[in-house]
Amino acid sequence: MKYWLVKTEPSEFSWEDLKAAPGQTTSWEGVRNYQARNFMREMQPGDLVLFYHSQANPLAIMGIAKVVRGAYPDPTQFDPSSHYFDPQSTPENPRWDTVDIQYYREFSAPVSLPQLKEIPGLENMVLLRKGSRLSVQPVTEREWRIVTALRE
DNA sequence: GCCAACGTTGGC
DNA sequence: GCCAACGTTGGC
Repeated sequence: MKYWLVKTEPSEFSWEDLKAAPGQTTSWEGVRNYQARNFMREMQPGDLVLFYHSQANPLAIMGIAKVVRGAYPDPTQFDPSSHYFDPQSTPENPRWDTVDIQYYREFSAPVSLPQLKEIPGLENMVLLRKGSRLSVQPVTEREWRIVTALRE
């Protein structure tokens, strides 16, 4: 069992959208970065995921989601009408994967980026590293405990 | 809107 | 295989 963090712009897909989705579950489509894809390939059902809003107010971890289906080919890569279409990808040799995540737990309040920066023990969190843009990233067990202890 | 950091592309 | 140019991300 591993821990992760995913970023999303709430104007694209928000924490509220996840809660309102059928089965409170969504396919995490549209990841087009190899490092992020490789992390998704490591995800297993049951893994837990911090859900972070970027380009937002507040910039914050909104709650916890759970992986309910491990990596499988992202269908949007084959769809010419999709923003995420990749002409170099074929069903025989897909480049991009997605996973399904489900709403798991609400925080009593979002944990904001400025707060996170002040918490001892999170200095090395991928999210907080200068220039870090990775949209799917691992969270250590220690980091997980520190973050969730703030709100549960 | 700005811009630093990062990732990708493509000419050589 | 290098690296300049370009595109994207994301905090501020």
